[in-house]
Amino acid sequence: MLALRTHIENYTSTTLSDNDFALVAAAFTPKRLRRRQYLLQEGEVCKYFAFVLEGALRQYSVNNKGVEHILHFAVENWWIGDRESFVMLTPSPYNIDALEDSHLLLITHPQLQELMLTVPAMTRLVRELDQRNFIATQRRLHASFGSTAEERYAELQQQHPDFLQRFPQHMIASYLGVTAETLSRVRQKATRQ
Amino acid sequence: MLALRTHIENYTSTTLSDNDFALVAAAFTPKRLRRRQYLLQEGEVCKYFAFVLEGALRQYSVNNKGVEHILHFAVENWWIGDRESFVMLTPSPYNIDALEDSHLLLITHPQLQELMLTVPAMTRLVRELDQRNFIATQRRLHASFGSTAEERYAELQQQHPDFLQRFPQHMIASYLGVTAETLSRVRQKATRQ
DNA sequence: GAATACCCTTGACATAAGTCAAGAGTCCTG
DNA sequence: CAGGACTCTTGACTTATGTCAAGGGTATTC
Repeated sequence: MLALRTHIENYTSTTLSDNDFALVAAAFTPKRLRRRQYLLQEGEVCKYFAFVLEGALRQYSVNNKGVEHILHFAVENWWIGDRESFVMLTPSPYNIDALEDSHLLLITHPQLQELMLTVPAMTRLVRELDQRNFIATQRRLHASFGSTAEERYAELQQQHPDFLQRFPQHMIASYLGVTAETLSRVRQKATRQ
Repeated sequence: MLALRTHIENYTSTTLSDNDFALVAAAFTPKRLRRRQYLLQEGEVCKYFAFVLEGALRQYSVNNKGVEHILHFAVENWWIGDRESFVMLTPSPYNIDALEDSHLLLITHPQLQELMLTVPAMTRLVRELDQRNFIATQRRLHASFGSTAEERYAELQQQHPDFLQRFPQHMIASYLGVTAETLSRVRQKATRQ
């Protein structure tokens, strides 16, 4: 729980009063997920947004040929959930599941709304996160244009070397938008040189 | 100018007081751009965010082979600017230029900050836009995964049929992340059927 | 209204990446 | 500890898309 407090303080450059933090703490519900357990399944409305205290999750979709595409990974001290479904209450096209046994803090949309009214730092946090998410997603979109599998892999090595250690290669491949075979060949070529 | 008022009211479900709107109006500077004129050039900091009253613009980058990739189009009643550069004051990797003679309303970052303090609806507007942008960008990222040029073209026909009328095909191709030749063949195949 | 730039199409060929299939190593789990 | 499920690699082949080049049409501009 302390991790959440630190996270909010860092991302909003605020020091939370104990009272404010008590309100925050009361709004979240702890939840444990075993490896492979779902937080959200395709077709459901995303009822909870989750702050990851421990573990790792992925957000992915399955196309009409049964191929999985991973859109996001989330690890300690980051958030996961389908923003669109969470806000609009529409069925989500995504699945979210745990890649490792994980420890989360959940919050519902009404609870978050309420909390944003009572704790101004939460409003700033949400705006800050939206902004960062937008920027990060735009960068990835930009990168997906005309860059080869090789370039995207090199980029990921720079940005998230930890992912390469932590997740199996076929998931990294899926995150980069290539097949496991292609990634395997890219890596072989990269290390040979 | 009225278009901006309507835009804010629609996107925040608010009715602006005349006084609030006077504050908004005072913060923006009108600007006309001729076709092909730049609003932002690669390497500059994005000093202004722009609301488009009339005309059309594009945001694009040029890769190391001199190939242009269009990230966004903006037309009447929408916004354009490089959010990351605008907020972080970092040099932008993007160009923004006018595809038609255009009429804009410009605002600087300090002016926007100020306005968000004095007119609460503006805060809500910015959050709403960030959220929509994030959702839209995430959708495009999702779509860019493993879908063919054909599928992406069909998707665009659904979402923005107006773009197809308004912009030359080689720009549509660039927006979809394919070459003009490929788009030409996709279209030929689509109409033959 | 001639000259020029821009735009779209089409063909021939090259190439990055996908698909299918097989095999070997490693980690779970009963 | 044996069997099965993952995981990664490698090879042969296919396919979508890019590249290069040429030609014709249509706007723009002087």
